[in-house]
Amino acid sequence: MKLLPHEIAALVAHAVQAAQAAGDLPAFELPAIDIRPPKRPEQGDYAASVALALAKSAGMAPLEIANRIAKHVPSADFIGSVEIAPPGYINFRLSESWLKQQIETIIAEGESAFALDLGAGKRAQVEFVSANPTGPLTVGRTRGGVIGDSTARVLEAAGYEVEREYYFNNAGRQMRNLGNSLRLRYLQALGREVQLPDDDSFYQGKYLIDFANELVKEQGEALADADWQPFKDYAEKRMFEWIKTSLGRIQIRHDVFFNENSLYESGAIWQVLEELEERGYVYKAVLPEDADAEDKADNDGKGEAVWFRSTQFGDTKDRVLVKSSGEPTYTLPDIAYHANKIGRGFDLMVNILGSDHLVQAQVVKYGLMALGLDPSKVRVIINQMVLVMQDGKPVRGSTRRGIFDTLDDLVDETSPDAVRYLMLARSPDSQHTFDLDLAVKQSNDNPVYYIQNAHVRCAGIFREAAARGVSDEGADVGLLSADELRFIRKALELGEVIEVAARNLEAYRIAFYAQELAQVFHPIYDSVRALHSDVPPELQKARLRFYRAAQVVFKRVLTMMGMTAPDYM
RNA sequence: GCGCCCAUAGCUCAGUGGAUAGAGCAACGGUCUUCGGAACCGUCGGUCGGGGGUUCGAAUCCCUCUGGGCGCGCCA
Repeated sequence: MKLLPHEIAALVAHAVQAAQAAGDLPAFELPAIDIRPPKRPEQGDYAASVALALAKSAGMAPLEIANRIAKHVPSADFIGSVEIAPPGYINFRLSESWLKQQIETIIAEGESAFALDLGAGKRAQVEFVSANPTGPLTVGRTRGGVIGDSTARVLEAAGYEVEREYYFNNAGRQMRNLGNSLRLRYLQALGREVQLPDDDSFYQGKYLIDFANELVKEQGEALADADWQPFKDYAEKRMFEWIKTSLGRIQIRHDVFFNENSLYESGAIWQVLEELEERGYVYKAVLPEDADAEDKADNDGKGEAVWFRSTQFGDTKDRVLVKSSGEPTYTLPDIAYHANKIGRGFDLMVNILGSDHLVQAQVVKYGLMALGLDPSKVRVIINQMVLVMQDGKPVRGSTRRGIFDTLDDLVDETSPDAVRYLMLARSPDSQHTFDLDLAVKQSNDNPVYYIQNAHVRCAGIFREAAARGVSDEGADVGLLSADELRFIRKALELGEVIEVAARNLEAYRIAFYAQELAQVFHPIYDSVRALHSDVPPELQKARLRFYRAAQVVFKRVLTMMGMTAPDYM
């Protein structure tokens, strides 16, 4: 399918050159030509402001430049008219017959309508969620999950072959604490007297009590004398099942689960360390090289650690790769992990991270540079925190309490589609205040239903049409009027929206577009009746054809957001 | 103190240097209802946080101030 702004930009570029060749315009270098829909419909369907930008280099009034360019615009089947408007715009109107024909194009392309070749032949990987299996997914993680999966869907629409990956760590202190917490709950379930620690080392979540009861049922007292290990294994297994089920409820599924531990087992982290050392970016010391007097005073008697000289790449300070205990920090495997990803040959790698991981992402980038790898294919989307409000007060996103702050709670109280939409429909850069009371109370006024209702209405028409034995076959779309064309114009913007969303990794644009599209649709549905007895049979067919195309577009858009396209509501 | 992000209608938020800054919700008033009650139409609502600057043109780019968020571990 054509991307109209590109097509029109090509026409304008051609026109500028033709005008120069004809002596209507002086010689100058062709600037970037930006084509976009104007704000007001009376200004046409697409506008070029290039004449304004050229005023200086051409030494003429913008309106005159626009006039001379417009004169040379070649004809094209999709262009209806070209007009100029003060102070120097060139406005394009699409051909009505061409627009009507797009109805057939959309129907013919069906589920792949508006597919782009931006990423054709390219492989992309999106890594998201990546929560360690210590507890149920929180609302905060849900935002990253929705952004990640939606980004993956947008990239697929743009033509990429996309892999979804989940990076996790099932070793370390937190997992040991989890195992130990389950062990204590298990002993409790056996009726033993146990002391529960009240510090952060103990996971208080109710889910561990459930796991403990399951374990008693399965194993009886067999584990009564076991250490934390088998409990950690069991908790991890059940936690992952839970996480996958939760994600599945909102249509999220990962292709690859990558265990951080495999980087230890394969020796990859030590290879990375060696490589960094050979390249001179590593040193052993008690304190970083640039430590000031205060740091030195702070030194609390630790031994020598292995440092990464990240300051050479602009970091504010050097980072520890291996603690004085000999144990690597999180940074080293993280660098190794990204080196691994790059080694897998993706053309594009996207990381979805919370804002608290920003610095870590930068350090990883420096690490890749130090390894001589190109970090430009790794792109990071930082999403700001979700502040959960309940009863007008913030709810702490703590895994330990588990009161109405998990993905499951959110889905239970609203719906999978509402969660997908609400989490997507804002820029990742904006802090998201998620008012749970409002989300529950206002679920009926939610834009998600407004958008889905457009699809439902189309489906309803075809149910009724089938009941009456009316079909849209052999329709003459030429009979359609300005109302329907308004929708087709908006529908054709989808390609442009996907392009921008894919290029800039801004999946949320689909959500806003969907709302706009529904807003154009509903008034038309209100006035353009297909099956009313006043409507002549030929017009009836044409209108049915229109609604069929509308249904295709809404289904496409909803699917791209991981939402359902219901036939009933 | 330093780094990154944010500040636009009463609320939640869009806005890729271009024409008169938009939408939803809320509020108020209407219309529909033979495929529609999660619908449609209208009204109200703005010093784009403040101040400088760049530009033919700034909500958008730069500087600065104010106010919020997140980070600034030999945690992950």
